[in-house]
This record gives sequence, structure tokens and C-alpha cells, in this order.
Amino acid sequence: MSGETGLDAGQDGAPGAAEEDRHIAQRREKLKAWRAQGQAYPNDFRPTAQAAAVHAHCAGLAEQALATEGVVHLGGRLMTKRIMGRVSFCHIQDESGQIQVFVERNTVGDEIYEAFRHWDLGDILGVSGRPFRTKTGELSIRADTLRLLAKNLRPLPEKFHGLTDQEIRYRKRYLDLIMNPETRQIFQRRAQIVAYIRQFLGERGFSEVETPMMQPLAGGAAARPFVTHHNALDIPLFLRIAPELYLKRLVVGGFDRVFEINRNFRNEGLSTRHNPEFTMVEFYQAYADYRDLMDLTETLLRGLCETVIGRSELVYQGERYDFGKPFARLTVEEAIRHYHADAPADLRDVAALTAFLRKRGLPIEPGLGAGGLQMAIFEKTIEAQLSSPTFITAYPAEVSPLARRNDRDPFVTDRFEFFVGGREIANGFSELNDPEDQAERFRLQVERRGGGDEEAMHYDADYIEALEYGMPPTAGEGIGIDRLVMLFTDAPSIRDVILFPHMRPQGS
RNA sequence: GGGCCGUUAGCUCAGUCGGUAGAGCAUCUGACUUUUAAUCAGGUGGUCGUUGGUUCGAUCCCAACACGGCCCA
Repeated sequence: MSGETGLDAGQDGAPGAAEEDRHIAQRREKLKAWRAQGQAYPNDFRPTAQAAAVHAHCAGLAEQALATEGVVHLGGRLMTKRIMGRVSFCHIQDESGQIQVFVERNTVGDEIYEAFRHWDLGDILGVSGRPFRTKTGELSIRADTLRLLAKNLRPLPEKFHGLTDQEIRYRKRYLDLIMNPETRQIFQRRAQIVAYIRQFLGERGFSEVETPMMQPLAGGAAARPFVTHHNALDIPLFLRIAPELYLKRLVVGGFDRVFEINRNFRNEGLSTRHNPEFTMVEFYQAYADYRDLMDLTETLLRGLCETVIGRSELVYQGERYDFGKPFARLTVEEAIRHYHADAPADLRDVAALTAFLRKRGLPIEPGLGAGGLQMAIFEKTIEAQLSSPTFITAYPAEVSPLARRNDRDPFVTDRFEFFVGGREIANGFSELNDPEDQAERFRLQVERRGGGDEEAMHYDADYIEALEYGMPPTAGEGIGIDRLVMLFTDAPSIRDVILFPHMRPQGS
């Protein structure tokens, strides 16, 4: 696959002169002997079935019917082995699961049987035989013949306890996938969730697109970007923190319904809820407002829950969440009043909000207006309590530089965020399509930047120019896929739903 | 960034009130024609995370560091 650089691993990952473990040395010896007998890595074996399908197919068959079943060919990894003289049992594991194989010296012949005795756990085998049930009733394959398709040189983790070391599970995900079937299930479910969202949006006329991951200005969100460099152009480029401004350029261009499922990169710390690269679906619908998207979100999540879980409610970390009932809807100010009986009478009074925060010992960032202070209260004292599915609406314009102002109350925007289990899952709003208002908002962001806020936005003149051509009234939304998958797989950490989570490099 | 916990054989874990370490699985040799954490007998396998300090002596006590986990910011 890697073509010309395939053998050029030289300086980085080469094993060097390090002494190899004796297990590996033993297996290398076996491989050497095996090579001497012919092609050690053949690629002419074709499975005709997978373990789970054989189990399913044979489950209802009586012994008589089972006896007439034909030969199946299965490829998989040797996971257990019990040699009992002239007869042996083993389990092989393929993508779908495991199945037992019965290996009889008299059937497979002396040569293959002797070879099989010395094959190792972890080797990839091709098994051909007919299904039958053993004395104890386990459906098995009686091997007519066996082939070694790929040698495993490294011992697998222990068969009973498996691999439990979290660090190794994350760093060597392939081992986690081999040893822990529930890990494979998480990522299969992740694939199912992404496929559902894609289908859901596709059915509603949304086109899937791809917009730049490397951008000259990282816009569309409040976050610090990663920087890289383009050699030929000799310019800095930023890994995107959001696709938003590009997707809206597409709405200007006439894509009335458009979405993208892809990675965003934010240069921030690691935690059980944050990975520097994470996946979002962002979608934009012209001639719609934020309320339309709240309805759409509710339909999406309810259908997703029913499809993935099989019911309209799920259990996450011991708590039950009902997606069947209509989701709660509260404005930011209603939420503050609801959760704080002693909230200031005037929630837009900077002095009163400051005093309220100070009374609780919460830090106050300088330069915040009433909207920013409201958000500080909301984020630090309320978010975590938003357990059952809840939309929070009417976010202050001060903290929503890309959202359309509310017609009756210009202090707030036509924006919502969706929370479940105390976590933000989605963020959507009626888009700001007034280029002059947008330009003014950008200017305020630039001022903030000047004041030391590294997460404030840049002035994106190219985007303003696009808006000046006229963007239809539009609503847009982003949903965090990783957090959604956590919820639907009962995963406590974002690292459990990302195949290769970012880890600190290990010293050598 | 702060607090707590962890790091011992390939894996899962004991353990040493300070005297250079054990078990199970895996691996190797042998026995065994329906086992399934197969069983039985025997063997191999360790820089006890790294670097310093204390000590006659450190895997154990102390410190710093590395990586990880959990909680907090």
C-alpha cells in the first residue's frame, strides 16, 4: 500500500538491536521452518461464511438436518487450543465472533495435524469442514482440512482475563479489538450511528460535501487551532476548528440543504470528554429557522435511539434517559431562574450578575458583558444538571457571533443547544445572514482577541464577501458524534469511542 | 495545571514489616480420540516504570521524573 516508502521505515519505528522476547524468537523459528515448506503468507483462501452466520443458520437444525449440511470455509484467528492426543479442539474468531473447530488426526492427516499442534494462539487460519454438534452440544466445525494463512509472532493477552490495561487498549487498539468483543461492538455501533445520520439527512434532501480541513483562517467556533505550514506556498495553515463558514458559503452558492460529517481539531487539553480531534456532523437548511432544527433534532435522536437501542430510552452510566417524550425547552434566562431562586431580578445587569458569580466564588473573566456573565453562570452551575433531554434556547448575542438576532429581543439570538446527561450534544441556530451585522460581530471578536482572548474569532473578509452576495434565511446545526456515541454505547470516556485516541508519546 | 491511585514474567495479578521475587494463563517437552478457563507430569521465562537518595544491602523507605487511570480546574 505505501508503495515506494514501504521499506523506508529506517529511523523512526525500526526495532534496532533490541533483544526480542523469547516467545517472539520461538515463533520466528517456527515461521522460518514454515517458510521453508512453501508460501508462508498465502492469499488464495476464500471464506464462504462467518462464524455468526454458521451459528445462526444451524441454530434451529435438528441433528439429522445438520448432518446434511455442506462444507463451509472459515477464516479467523486461533483463540483457544485444546490438544488431547489424536484429537483437538480450538476456537477461531472472525469479524462476527467465534466458533469451535474439531480437529481429528485421522481426518486431516498426520502432516496437517502435526503442524496444527505447533501453531500458536493468534495465528490466522483457514478452516474447511462441516458443522456438527459435540457431545456437550456446542456447534462446531469438523475440520476436513486446515491452513495457516498468517503467522502471529507475538503472544496474545491472556485468554481468560483478556486485556484490561487501559493504556494498552488505547495504544494498541488492534489488541483490544482482538481480545474484547465489546470493543468491536462499540465501534460497530458507532458505524451504525453515523450511517443512520447520513441516511436521515440524505432522505431529507441534504447533500453531503467535504470542505477544507486546512484553512488559512480557522473560523466558525471559539477555540484555539493547530497550526501547520504549506511549504510550496510558504504560508501557515490552520487545521479547522469547524466547517461552518465554508458550509454557509455553499448555502450562498445554492446548496439549500447540505451537510458534512468530518473531523474538527481543537488545540486544548485531553480529558474523558475531549480529544483534540473529534467528529461532528454539521448541516444547514435554507428557508428554515432554529425551531425547525430543534424539531428535526428531536426526530433524529428519537429515531436513532429506537434504531440503535431498540427502544425510545437508553441507560447511560446507570441513569435512564427517555427520548420518547417531547424534549424540555427552556431559555437561558429561564434556566438561570429555575436553578437559582436567588438569581438577580435583572438578569442583564452586569453588576448584579458579577455579584451573583462572586457570591459563589466563581471566577470572572474581565471584559464580559451581561451575556458573557449569563453564560458563565449557565456553564458552571447549570449545564451539568441538565440530565433529561433538554433544549436551551435564546443564547446571548454576545456569545453567539454567528447567530441571527431575535426579532423581538436583540439581546439574544435564535439559537439552541441540546443537552442530555449534563453534556452538550448539539448546537444550532438561525444563521446570521446580514453581512453588515456579521461584519460588526467579527469586529467585536477581533477586539476581544486584542484583549487577550485567544479563542475569539478573526475577521473573515472572504466570508463577509460571500454573505454580501446574499444568503437565504438559513438554520444550521452541529452535533458532536463522539459524545453521541458515548451516550449510545454507555461509554464513560471519549477514548472508548475513538479508535485511536490521542495519547502522550511514550519515552523510549 | 492541582489532588488521589497505579506501573512486578508475553497477559492477569500476588508479594517482600529492607536480605536480588511468586501464582494462574501463555510458552517448551511428554501423556491423552468429544474438550471448552480441558486435565496430568516436568521445564524455560524478571534491569520489580526511569533516575537519584538513605542503607552493609532497595523491587520494598524517600525524592524527582515518565506514562496511565479517576476526580477537580
